[in-house]
Amino acid sequence: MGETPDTSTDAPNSQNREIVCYCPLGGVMDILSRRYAMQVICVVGAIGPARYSEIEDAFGGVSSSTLSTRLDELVEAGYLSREQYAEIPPRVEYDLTASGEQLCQRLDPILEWAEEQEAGRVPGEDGT
Amino acid sequence: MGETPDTSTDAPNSQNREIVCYCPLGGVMDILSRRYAMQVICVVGAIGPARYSEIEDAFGGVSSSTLSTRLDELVEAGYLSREQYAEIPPRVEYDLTASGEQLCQRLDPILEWAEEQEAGRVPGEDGT
DNA sequence: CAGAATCCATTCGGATACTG
DNA sequence: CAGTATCCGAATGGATTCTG
Repeated sequence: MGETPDTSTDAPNSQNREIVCYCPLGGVMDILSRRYAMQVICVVGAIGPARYSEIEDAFGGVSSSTLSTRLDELVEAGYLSREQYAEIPPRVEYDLTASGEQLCQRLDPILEWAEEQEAGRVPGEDGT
Repeated sequence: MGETPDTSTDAPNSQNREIVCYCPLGGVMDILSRRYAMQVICVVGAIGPARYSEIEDAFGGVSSSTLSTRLDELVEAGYLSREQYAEIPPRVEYDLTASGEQLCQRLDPILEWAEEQEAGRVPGEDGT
């Protein structure tokens, strides 16, 4: 996305420190940086094949449009699969793809850690 | 942020599946979901105490305002420390706090994985 | 049930210019 | 060098309404 090509970014004073290039991390991180994206992955990873309403319930009060958008994005990105059953009432099940599972494995530690942080936090401590 | 308090979110039909509550994941995940946030953590984790310009260089073309905001947020959230030296020219060094280091450890696998994904991706493949 | 569509307030992030 | 200040377009996410 509009990144300047790093053809001249080789700093002459590059120490032999293992400096990795974080520039091209567009795609994946972009998707993960959307609201609830990481949580959705982990929720689906946690409750197996998950129906829309199950995922919805896992969050407090996400609007259906937001959740729907997120799910679409994750499906299109190849991290979630969407199985639709032609039943009455309709049923749709989301699940992790192979890619999504790899992602989930790496995401889970963060989510768990995040929960710990939230748990041990005194409410009304930050100035804002 | 505006989440409905989950004082009554205990679904009565809770199967004995290990269902974790992902509702209160506000704070931490919120911060991480901002642009470059995760990358910044990992960049600082990678290049040790990092100066502003070093961090800036690690990305393609972030605007200083955006990066500055991100750094502030991460400092205030307690994941980065900011050491300012009263020199001419001024020098500021960011580093991971203990908390930030824990986060970085969990973030790194994702970033690395993300890079792999980007690497093995054929450009111009997705419909969009 | 599982969304799609629409509308809208808010926020975000980039560009630019300026400062200690 | 390391930002801050300001402005503004774009994108995001929520509420609401409607549908197969």
